[in-house]
Formats: sequence, C-alpha cells, structure tokens
Amino acid sequence: MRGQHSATLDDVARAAGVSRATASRVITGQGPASARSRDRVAQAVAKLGYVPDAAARALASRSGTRLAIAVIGHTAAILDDPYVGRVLTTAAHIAAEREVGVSLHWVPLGASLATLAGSHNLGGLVVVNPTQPALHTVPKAMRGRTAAIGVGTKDVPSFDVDNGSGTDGVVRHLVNTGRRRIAMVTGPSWLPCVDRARDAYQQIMRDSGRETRVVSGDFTAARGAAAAKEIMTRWPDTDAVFALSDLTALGVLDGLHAQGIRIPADVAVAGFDDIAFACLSRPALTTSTHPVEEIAAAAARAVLDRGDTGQTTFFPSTLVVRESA
Amino acid sequence: MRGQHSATLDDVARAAGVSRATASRVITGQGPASARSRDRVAQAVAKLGYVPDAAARALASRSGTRLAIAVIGHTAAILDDPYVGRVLTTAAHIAAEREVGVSLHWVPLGASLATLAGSHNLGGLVVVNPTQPALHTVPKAMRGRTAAIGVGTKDVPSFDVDNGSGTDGVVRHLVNTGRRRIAMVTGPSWLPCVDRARDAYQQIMRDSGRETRVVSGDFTAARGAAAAKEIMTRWPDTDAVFALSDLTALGVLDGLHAQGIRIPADVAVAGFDDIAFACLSRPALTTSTHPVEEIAAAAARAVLDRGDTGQTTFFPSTLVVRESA
DNA sequence: CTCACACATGGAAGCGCTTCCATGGCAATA
DNA sequence: TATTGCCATGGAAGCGCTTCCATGTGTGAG
Repeated sequence: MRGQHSATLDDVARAAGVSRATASRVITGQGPASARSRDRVAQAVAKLGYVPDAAARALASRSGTRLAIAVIGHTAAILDDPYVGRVLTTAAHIAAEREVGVSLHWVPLGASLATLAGSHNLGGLVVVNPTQPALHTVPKAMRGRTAAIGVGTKDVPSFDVDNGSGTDGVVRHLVNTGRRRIAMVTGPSWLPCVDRARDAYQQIMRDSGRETRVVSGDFTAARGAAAAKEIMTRWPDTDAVFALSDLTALGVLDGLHAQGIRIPADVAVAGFDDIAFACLSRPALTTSTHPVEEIAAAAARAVLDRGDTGQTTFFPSTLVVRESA
Repeated sequence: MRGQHSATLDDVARAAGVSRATASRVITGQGPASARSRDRVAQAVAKLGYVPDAAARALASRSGTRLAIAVIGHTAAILDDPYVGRVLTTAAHIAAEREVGVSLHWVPLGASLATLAGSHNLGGLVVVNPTQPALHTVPKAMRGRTAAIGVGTKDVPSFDVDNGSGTDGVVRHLVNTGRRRIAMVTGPSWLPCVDRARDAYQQIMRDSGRETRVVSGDFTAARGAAAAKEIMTRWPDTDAVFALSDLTALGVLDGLHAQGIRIPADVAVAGFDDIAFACLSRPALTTSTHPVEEIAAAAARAVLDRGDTGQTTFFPSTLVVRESA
C-alpha cells in the first residue's frame, strides 16, 4: 500500500505544472484549455500511467458511467440458456463503444430495483424480463435511463420479440403441413410474452376448429422432455408439439425419441428462438427466430443515448423451416 | 422517492436524530452502536427508502465492492458459446451472496488491464483466458484480489480445467474402441490450455505409434464443419475426430454428415466441455466434462475471500461416453 | 494608448460516504 | 465517594474527482 498508491489527478496536475482544475478539463475534454496545457497534461498522464478513478468521477459528476443489466426472476436453469449471455455480451459491446462498463445483477422475482438503481455510478439500466411492479421500483431519477427487454411501462421503453406473430407463423406452418392435433409447451406464466404466444396459439386453434392442448413449461430442456411424456400420455394422438423455447423443443425431441416416436413422421416438433443449436440437432429444429442481439442492442442504445420513453418496440420473428416440422 | 434527490446519509441521520457517523456505523454494521440508535436509524432508513451510494462508499472506504470479469481476446463468435455466460452467471451468484455486483469487460488481446483494474470501486478481478503479459498489466494494488481462469502468474492464482488429462481420457477411449487414425481439431493457438491438450494428444499418438493429424480451430461450430471437410480431404482414411470444444465437435458432426459419413460407424467424433447440448445432438456427443461453474466459483471466491496467491488449481475432466464415439 | 471582452487558469466548494479521534456518560471497581 | 475503564457518540478530515466562480492575461477595437 505505502508508496505504491496509484497516481491521482493531483499528481498529474503537479507533474504537468498546472492546477487540478486544468488537468481535469484536459482529461475530460470539457472546457477550455491551451494547447500547451493539453500537451503537458497528456505527457504527465502517460508518464505516471494515470487512470481516472471511476468511483470518484461518478461521485463528483453525479452521472455514472456504467450500464447495469438486471435479470428478473432467474432460476439456476438459466445457466444452460445462452439467452442472458447473449443479451449481456451484446450490451457489453454497445457499452464498450461508448467507453462504459456493464454489470450484471440477479434480481429475485418481487424484489425491488431501488438498491441497484439508486447508485450514482449507474449510467443506465436494462431490465431483462421485468414485471410491471418491478419496473415501478426504479427511482424516478433513473427512469429516463432505463429500458426493458420484455414488458415496459409508460415511463420505460421496452423491446421484445413479436412472439405473437412468431407463434402465429409456426402454428400456421404446422396446420398447413397437415397437423391436426397440435400441443403447446409454454414458458414461465409470469412472463407477458408467454401470454401473447399462448393467445396466438389458442386463437388459431379455435379459428380452425381445433382443440387446444397446453402444457406449461419453464424454458428448460428437462421440462421439455417431461412435457413430451405428459403430452403423449394425456393426448396420445397428438401429431405436433410447439414449444416456446428451442431448449424446451430440444428436450421434447429427446422425450419423444425416448418413447420411440419418429420425428417428424409421427409427431412434428417446432421450437422458438432459433438458437445456434437448433440447426445442429437431429432432426434439425424447425423454429422461429428471436433476434436477441438486435433487441439487446436497441435496449442498450435506448438507455445510453436517452431515447424516447414509454414505447414498446416489437422485433419480428420469422419462421425457419428445417426437418423437425 | 420524494423530490428530485434520493435520500442521503445526512437525511437519515437527521431523521434518526443521530450524527452521520453513527448512522454510518449502524448501516454498515461496523463499530459500536446502542440498540436505541440502531432502531432509530433502521426506521429512518425504511421511512426514507435510503439506499447507500455505491460510488461514494467505494471512494470513502477505498475498497470497492464489485467483481469485474475481464474476458481477454474474445471474438464475436463467443456469442454462440455458453462459456462466458456460464462463468458470468456463476460469478454473479457468488458475488450476490456477498452483496457485491459483477461487471463484464471485453479486453482485446494485447490490451492493458490497468484502466479496468485501477478503479477504486473494484472489489476483485477475474480474468478469463488471460495471457501472462495481460496479467502483468494488473496494478500491484489489485494483485491480491485477482484470479485467472486459464493461465496464471506467480502473483495471480489460476483455475482451469485439467484438459491435459481430459484429452488423455478421450483419446485413450478412441484408441481403446479401435480407432486408429485419429484427428484433432484444436482451439485458438494463443490459449495455453490448447497447448496442453494438443501435447496430450500427440503424446498418446506417438506412444502408440500413430500418426498425428492436427487441424487448428477456434472453438466455433462453423470452424468445426470446415475442419471436418479439411480433415476428410487431407486424410480420407480418418476414423475418428477429437475436437477440443463441443461446439466445434457439433460442427464436425454436421460437416461429416453433409459428406454422407456415418457416425460413429465410419468416423467417431468426440468433443470437450460436455455442454448442455452434447446430450441433445444426434448422435449424442461423447465428450469430457468441463466444470465451468466450479472453476468460476473457485475463482470468484478466491478474489472475494482473498485466497492464496500464485497457485494453479486444475479441475478434473471426466470422460462421458455417449453415442458418437 | 486605453477599454472592453474573450479566454485560459487556479482556488475552493462540494459529491456522499467512511473513519479517526477526542469527548462525555455510565457502570463497575476500589 | 472517587477512580478506572469502556463504550456510544459526534466532529471533522478526507477519498479523488468535477465544476463554479473570480482572477489574471492577451487580443482587437475605439
């Protein structure tokens, strides 16, 4: 500790022969400074290997420079899902372009975001899979710099995949290819997007005079395998299964396979998300795209660039027909 | 929540009728405080919805409370790989237990870690896939709170999968099941773990009088597909392919498949990592485990709990035999 | 040659918090 | 009752930085 203190702005100012105020101006690029001062400060910075202290900076300027990603209501199973990782890596890239850092926070379902968002060193907040109540716990001061991936509020713009029409596309494809008894495996019931998708499914089924067969899921592969068994037990004549997550669909594939059911000959299987592995499975998975990177980038940009507030932007999901359906 | 500014410690102290010092002691739990003070402060905190400012706290206490994860030399392809996501989510959990946040930072190969690590608001640093030079750019003040996932230095403890013996296990399995002409698809050449694995492979091949067939890879599925073609073109009689990454192995599976090659009848395929999808592919992938969560947890704990420095801990990798080999 | 005006500059006041230190009160001891 | 010691307490000094403001210094105009 002693002696090895890293250089402070004072050290730089002293070495450059200017005041701390001038050094600060030069380094932040805000305010006037003569060419001479600029040079000397730049040299001092280089010589001392000066690195501004983010904490002090955030405190003094009252405007933090970090993008926080809060993931609501996660479960351990999320570890297997590339989803959060994709959101995060994308956000990190967008943030890096603007020289801001990114941080990840798990927020239990029902917990407040105040602790997280009440910090001076936050530049923005992206809430993944929020609930409306959760969004209301965001302090006013942070409202203008918050975006949601999922549902939003009138203050918080949101970005999400249009899985209503995505589901529509998938189910219609199933119908058009002659499937008659189509079951659906949903996701966590507290997610609004799950409702949208289920509604779309039920709509089509009813419109075409078909029976609806819904089993609830949790986006995991394990649940998919279990759901496959459940479905074939309750409705043995099922000839298609649509899962609202590719991971789950892959699990369904596995569960069906274990029962000796041929895909797609006996039962068609379709997923949602078009994850990287969808084209690697045997049979390759028919699914609908989920432009996670685009969505995450839009959300990150919205908070970093102070975009409009309280709008919901839906990103289109397009059908990808492969072998499983 | 009322007014523009959120409550400060001063507001709490005033509301509780104590000094700021006392309020601070109560809130941090450090130092003495009478039951009466504790009560009044707790009430004031609840009433005002007080949330400590992380920046100010880090600045004043000179000890940040955030775990930074720096990923070295990433490429966009890493987006498809659950690896970083798994490290991150695990670290986030460990960190959350200690009420510290986590941040993610991309660091280009060859860049310095000084900017990142020179901040007062950092509680610890975990460097993923570091190079030795990169580790040397970590400021001394941060050395004791830094860990590496991959190679370490004498100051920085490191945690990694023992892919030397893991590779050993896989290749031996290939040999024992009658494969004679075994090719290997490696990973990025700048990663030390790639060297260890390749060495292990070459050792066995030489020891058993076999020819080595090495193709370099980058851990992506796309490269795996390309490598499959390359291998079968250069060495048409190859009867087994070992890829140092499941993602790549999945790509190999795909590439081989496209050439009408049967797996494992014609060519056996084995991967490394045992990712969630390994058991979902057709045929299910034979591989060797990579306990990413354990490794990440150990690294996170090492920096958060100030563990020993400069040690390398290898985590065992065990063979998982499925259908592809 | 003077006046005004712009601009670069340094002093100083914080940002919200922790922590050292001196003080005062109180119970236990003599 | 006088003394010791401990503990709760508040005052005050920063942590490293930004930024307001008053002060010089040089320029162009009058």
